[in-house]
Amino acid sequence: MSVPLYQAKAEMFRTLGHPVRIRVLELLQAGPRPVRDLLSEIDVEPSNLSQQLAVLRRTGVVVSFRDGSLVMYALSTPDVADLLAAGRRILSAVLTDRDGLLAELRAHSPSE
Amino acid sequence: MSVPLYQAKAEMFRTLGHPVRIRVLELLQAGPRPVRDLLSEIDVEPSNLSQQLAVLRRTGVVVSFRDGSLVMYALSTPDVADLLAAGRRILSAVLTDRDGLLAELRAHSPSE
DNA sequence: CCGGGACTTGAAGAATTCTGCAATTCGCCA
DNA sequence: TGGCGAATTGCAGAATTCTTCAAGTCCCGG
Repeated sequence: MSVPLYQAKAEMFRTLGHPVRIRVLELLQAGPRPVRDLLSEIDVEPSNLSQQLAVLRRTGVVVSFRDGSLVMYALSTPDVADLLAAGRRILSAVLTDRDGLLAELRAHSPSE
Repeated sequence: MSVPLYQAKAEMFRTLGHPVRIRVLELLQAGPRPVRDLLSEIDVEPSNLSQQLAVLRRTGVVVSFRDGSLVMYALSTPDVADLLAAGRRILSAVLTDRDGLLAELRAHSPSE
C-alpha cells in the first residue's frame, strides 16, 4: 500500500478532528442545511464556521451550493454517517473499558 | 448534546489523523504485534513510532503489554476496524466523485 | 443603482503537533 | 554484575492548525 494513500486516509480523519466540524457533520446527517442554521445551532463566529466548512469542503466530505441568498451545505456521501457511528461505538467501548478498570481498581485492595 | 462530548469525539478522530498512526492500526487489525515488527514495516524512527503509539494509547484505541523483552500492542476494541473501513469507503466515494466530475468536465466544451 | 444581509477570504499571532536527537529505563543473558 | 537490544521519555526547533479581525463578494429588495 502506498505512502500517499496513508496520507490521504490520515487527512480524511484529521478533517473530522475538530469539535465544530464534527458538530456540522452531525447536523448535516439530517439533510442539507443553510449556513445560517448551522450558525444558530453552533456557538461559533461566522468567519470561524466558514473556515471549518472550507476544511470540510476541501476534503470533499461536504458539498455546498447556493439557494437564493443562502448557501446550503450537504454531506457528499451518506457513508459519513457510518464513520460517525463507528466513532461513537469506539468512544463508548473505550469509556466503558476505562470505567470497568476503575471499578475493578476500587473493588480490590491495593496489594492485590 | 454536551460540548465536551464533541471535544471527545474530535479527539478520537484526531488521533487517527496521522499516516503512521493509521498504518499502525491497520497492521494491528491482524492481531497483536510487537513494536519491533511495526518498526520493520513502517519507515519511521523508533522514537517517533513510540511517540505515535503513546498518542494511540492515550486515547485508548490501543493497549500495550510486555511479553518477555518485547512490548506488544493490540487494538483495544475490534470496532476500530469498522472505523477504518468507513474511512476507506468515504475516501473512495470522494475520489470517485472527483474523477466523475473531472471526466464530465473533459467531456463537455468549456462554454457549456 | 444602492443598502444590507449572508458568507467567504486573507492574514497574523497564538496554540498545537511533529520530528529527531540524546539520554534513560527495563529485562534478559553471558 | 556488566553489556545489550528493545522501547520510551525529554526536549527543542520546525511545521501545522486555530482563532479572530478586517475587508471583500454575491445576491435580493427597494
